[in-house]
Amino acid sequence: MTPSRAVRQHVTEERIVEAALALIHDEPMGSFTLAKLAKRLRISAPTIYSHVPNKQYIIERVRSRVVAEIDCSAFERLPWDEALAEWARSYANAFVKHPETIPLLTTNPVQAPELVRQYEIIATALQEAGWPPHEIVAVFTVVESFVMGSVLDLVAPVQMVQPADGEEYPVLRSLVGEADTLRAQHTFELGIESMIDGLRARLVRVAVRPI
Amino acid sequence: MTPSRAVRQHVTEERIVEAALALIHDEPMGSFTLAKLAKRLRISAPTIYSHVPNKQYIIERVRSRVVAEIDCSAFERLPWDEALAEWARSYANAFVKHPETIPLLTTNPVQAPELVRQYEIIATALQEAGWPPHEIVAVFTVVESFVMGSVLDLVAPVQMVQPADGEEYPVLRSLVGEADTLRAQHTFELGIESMIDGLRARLVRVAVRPI
DNA sequence: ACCTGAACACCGTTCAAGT
DNA sequence: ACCTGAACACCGTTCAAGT
Repeated sequence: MTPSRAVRQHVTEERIVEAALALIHDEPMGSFTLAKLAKRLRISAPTIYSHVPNKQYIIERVRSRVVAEIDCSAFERLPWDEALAEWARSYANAFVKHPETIPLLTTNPVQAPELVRQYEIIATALQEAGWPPHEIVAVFTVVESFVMGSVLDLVAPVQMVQPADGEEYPVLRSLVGEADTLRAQHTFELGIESMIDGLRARLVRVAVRPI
Repeated sequence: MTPSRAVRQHVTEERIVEAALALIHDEPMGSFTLAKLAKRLRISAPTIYSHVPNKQYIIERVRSRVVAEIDCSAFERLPWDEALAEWARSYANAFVKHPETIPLLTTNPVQAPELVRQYEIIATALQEAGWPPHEIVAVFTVVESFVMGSVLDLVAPVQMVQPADGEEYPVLRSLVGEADTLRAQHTFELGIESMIDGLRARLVRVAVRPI
C-alpha cells in the first residue's frame, strides 16, 4: 500500500502513538522523550502539540494499545476458573510483550476503557458461576493484582537473590538456578494455578445457589 | 537531646534520606526533586552531591527504609502458611504506609539487602515444611508478586470501574460499592487467603517427606 | 491549517571558586 | 572539608512568526 521509498506522510495522532510504542520498545527504559519521538517522526518537538495535547496523553494511548491485546474470550467457552486463568495469562502476556511500557504504565493512572469492557464480561461470568455479588469485583481484582505484580517481577532487572558473598544465605543460594524467562514463566504458572485453586475452594464455601 | 530552637545541623546521608522520605510523603506523586530536597535541608542543590552520589542512590536508601519495616518474624512462631500470610500483610503494610514511594520503587530496580535476608529465613521455613527445593523460590515470589500488585492497586487513583454513561455495564455497575480503603483491605485478604489456600493444597500434592 | 525556532521554567549534575 | 554560584545538557511546553 505504501510506496517502498520513504515518503513524508501526514502526521496524525495514530502515527504518533505508533512511533511512541516503537520508541519505547527500542530505547532503554525510562528514556521516552518528546524530542526523540519528534526526531523519529522527522518533525520538530513542538509540532507534536498540534496533534496531541501532551505527553501523558500519548502514554495513555500507548497503554490502550497494550491493553487492547488482552483477550477475555475464554469466558465465552470455558468455566469461570479456567477462563480466569486464561485471561490472566493473556493479560500478563500483553504487558510482557511490551516490557518497556510497564514503568510508564505503573506511574500513570489507569483509565483504559478497553479493560472496563472486559470487567463487565468477567463479572457476568462470575455471577453466573454462583459467586456472591459483593465478592465478584474482589475476585477479578486479586487476579489482576497478581498479574501486575508478576509482570513487574518479570521485567525487573532483579538479580535480587544473588548475594556476592560466598558464605551468606546458604539455603537461598542453593535454591536459585538460572534466572531465565522459563523459570519466571513457571513461577507465574504456579501462582495463577494456586490462586485459582484457592478461589475455587472458596466458591464452594460461599456460593449462592447457581441460577 | 536536640535543643528546641532549630539549630543548623550537620548534613549527613542519614538526614538527606530522612528529608527525602518526608518530602516524598508531603509532595504529590512524582514530584520528588533535588532542588526541593535541598531547600528543605536549607542547603544548595549541588551540596547534596558532597554527601551522596546521585538521586538514584537516595531513592534506593528510601526504599531500604520502607523494606526495613517488613516483619518476617512470623516464621519463627507460626507454620509456614500462616507465616507467609502474615509476612504478606506486613509487606503490603510497609508500602501502603508510604504510598508515594511506590511509583519510585517500581521504576528503579530493587536491590534491598534487607529483603534478601528475609528470603533466606523464608526459604528455610519452606524447606522444613516439605516444599521441594525447586519450587521454594517460586512460592515466595508469587506471594510477593501478589503483594506488589495489590499495593499498586491500593494506591492507584483508579476509579476504573466508574463509567460515566448511565446504560453501559449494568452488571459491573450494580456490584461496585464505595471504593474505600476498607474494601481494598477486604480484597487483599480474599486474595492472600485464596493464594495461601491454593499453595497449601499444592504442598499436599508435591511435598517431599518432611525432615 | 500545519509547522517552526526561540524562549521559558524546570530538571540532574559538574566544577571551579570560595571559606 | 564543606559549601556555593554559575554553567551544561537536557526536559516538557508555550507562542509568535512563518508557509
